[in-house]
Amino acid sequence: MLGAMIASKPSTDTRKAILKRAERYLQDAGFSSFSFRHLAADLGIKSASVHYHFPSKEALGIALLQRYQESFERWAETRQESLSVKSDLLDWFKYYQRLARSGDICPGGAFGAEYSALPEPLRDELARLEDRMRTWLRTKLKTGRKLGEIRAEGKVEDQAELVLATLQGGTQVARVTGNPKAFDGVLQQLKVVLFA
Amino acid sequence: MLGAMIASKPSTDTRKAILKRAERYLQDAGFSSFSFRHLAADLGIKSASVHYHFPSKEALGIALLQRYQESFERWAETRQESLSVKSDLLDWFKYYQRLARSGDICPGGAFGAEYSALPEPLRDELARLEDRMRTWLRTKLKTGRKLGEIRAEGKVEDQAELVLATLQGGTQVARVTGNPKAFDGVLQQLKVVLFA
DNA sequence: CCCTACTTGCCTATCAGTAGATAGGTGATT
DNA sequence: AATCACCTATCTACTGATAGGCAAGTAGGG
Repeated sequence: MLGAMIASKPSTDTRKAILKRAERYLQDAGFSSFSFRHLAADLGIKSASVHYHFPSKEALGIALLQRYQESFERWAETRQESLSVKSDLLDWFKYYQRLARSGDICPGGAFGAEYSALPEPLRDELARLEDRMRTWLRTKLKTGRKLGEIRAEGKVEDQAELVLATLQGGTQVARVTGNPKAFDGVLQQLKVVLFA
Repeated sequence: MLGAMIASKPSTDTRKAILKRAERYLQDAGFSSFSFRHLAADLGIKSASVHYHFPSKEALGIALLQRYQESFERWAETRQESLSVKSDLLDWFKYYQRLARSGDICPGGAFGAEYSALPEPLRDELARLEDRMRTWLRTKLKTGRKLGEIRAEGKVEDQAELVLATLQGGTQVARVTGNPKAFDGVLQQLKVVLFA
């Protein structure tokens, strides 16, 4: 009973490692760019073992998206009591900037590009993730407008949509240029049109 | 010699049909979503015949991108003598709007998401296409600023980057919502932040 | 303390399906 | 005769997925 909590983390290690590796593939070249065999080889196990943790690739994809959402949720909670919308947004932007700097694209863009080829449960999970971010963004922008931190131009809903589109598209456009700092220009202009 | 021009379009028909079909697949679910067999089946021919016109999938991808660029070039020429930057941009935006309306994404977004998995010649061709659009956009924005049609906020280069990112990301984000008019919001806000 | 029953996490081996690609043949056009 | 546009047939490589085995660990009864 005493040592129970300390010692108990035997199995989930591999599962987490699979997700971590899959995420890298996803953000690098898309969901169809990697196979169970790739993941297995990278982790020094067999593809059947990957199937043990994720019965299908669809299940893996859903787990990936849930992971993103949980991670977003955890981050959003730390920003619950924030007084500055601007700093919240800037902190969020940094996530995309880090992706772009390392030549990666965001999960929404990776899955979004293959959208029509995805099984429905995966599409639904993607829609859920994007909708979660959309809701968060709208709330922040609304508050920001009241505080005078955000430009009150156009509808808040449209403003949120522009931000989502810009961040997702920006990571993709930027890496084609070959310049690791290409995304910074997008971000710079986004700040210009967004902040009061 | 007389009937030569009338009758002469025996072969290239299939080639064009292949490209047309491939474009639809590409914009629907990405470059890796379709195979030579898919294209062949759709056109009522065999996959070996597709290989006759395009020796490799890489060659097909390059041909697709060149087709896009030629089409852009042809369109841009019609806008050469235009006096209104705003109307030029609006006309360009319509291309993306049509894509979004039919649930498609733009070629840049399709190839861009799989960028790391693409053979180098294909990457180069993609970079060329995007750079062509970037150049065109910068020129138009510069002129627009002088004419007072475009807001002179931030660097012109960053402004161009924002537009590229927004359009590309917008088509992807929009279709996940399931609402065919979701892209209109993005576009609406883009006009707000862009036009004076 | 030990035997049994069960679970966990991985393995080997294999499947049917599909990918891109090639060799070589056929019939029509020039 | 040569070229074009397509064909049949086939290759190797790889995909996601499954069946069945096996060692290590866990739980509970006697």
